Amino acid sequence: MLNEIVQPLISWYRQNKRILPWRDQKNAYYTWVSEIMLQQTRVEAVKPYFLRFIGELPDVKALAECPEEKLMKLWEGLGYYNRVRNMQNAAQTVVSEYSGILPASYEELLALKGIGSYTAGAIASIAYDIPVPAVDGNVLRVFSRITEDRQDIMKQSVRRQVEEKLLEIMPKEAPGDFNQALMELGAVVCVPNGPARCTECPIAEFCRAYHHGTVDELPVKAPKKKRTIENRTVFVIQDGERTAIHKRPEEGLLAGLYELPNAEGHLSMDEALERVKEMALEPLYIEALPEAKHIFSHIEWRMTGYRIRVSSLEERKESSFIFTEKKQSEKQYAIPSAFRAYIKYMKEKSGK
DNA sequence: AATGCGGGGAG
DNA sequence: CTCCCAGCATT
Repeated sequence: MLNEIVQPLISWYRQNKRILPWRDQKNAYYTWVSEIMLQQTRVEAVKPYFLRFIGELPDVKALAECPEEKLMKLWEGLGYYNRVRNMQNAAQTVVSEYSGILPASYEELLALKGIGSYTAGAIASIAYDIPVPAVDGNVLRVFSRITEDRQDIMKQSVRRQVEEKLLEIMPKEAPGDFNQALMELGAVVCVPNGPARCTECPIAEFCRAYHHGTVDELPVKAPKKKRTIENRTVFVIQDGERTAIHKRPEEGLLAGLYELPNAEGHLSMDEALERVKEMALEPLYIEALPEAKHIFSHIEWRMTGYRIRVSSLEERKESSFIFTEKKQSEKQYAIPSAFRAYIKYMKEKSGK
């Protein structure tokens, strides 16, 4: 029976769990922040962000009151930026509706922005010892192998089935350890890339795929659709030691972050000069920059670039550009990794 | 049910 | 290169 995996998993987890910053003490806010950061993101990537984030924003109230630009700087490079906007929205709800304390209730957690069934289950079980499952990609993979289930794990219906099965066997005394054990097993033993380490698995004897030699055939996932390729031209527009940046729209890709000015397509040098003139700027000098590529989950940017020196103008109030120097930009403006190859042409202040 | 939304590590 | 990660919101 499935319930036979519970105690072996909890024992294994307590012996083998990794030391992680958010496991140091029981704090619902810390659990929340870590779980949002960990959505679609590896543990190793989250570690440095987590400590800096809770250092700057130590509690729900601080998060609720944090200015937008600072919030985005704290998330810069983590990706999926709506995660942190939603989390702040939820923090404001928690302050106004729950006196700043995250509710100890699966349903009330689920109702908060950015908290879905996985995250609600994780916070409820880990921070509040509520016996509800937390089914993420790791758990789906582990579960599909244990039960040798060949249904497509990407389907919502399958995830709901797994949640129901796990709810039946949730231990009352250590639901958080049990949920984390399933995820930890998926992360270090029943791994997604490369061969599963079944000889190290504490529940191999209960695993149908292991017994039948089908571990490497599971889980089954529908093929994903391929990325679309977009050509873009990035402008490094410089006025003395300052470079132009621009705030992106509040919705869509990289919403609300800052970028180097850029245009669709691969522009020739003459076309690039035309565009710069259309921006009400006066180009003095232009130089081609190397090509670069950035891959998003669903889009691939193939970029070319130009460095363009422009003359100083007195009146730029109509412009949507911000002319900034490198150090200042690094301190104040969140610019996503997609522009990394061209950000390096921004200038340091001379002198020092 | 399908799609948009980032970035990086591993094989 | 491909895969996929402690997913969620929107349509």
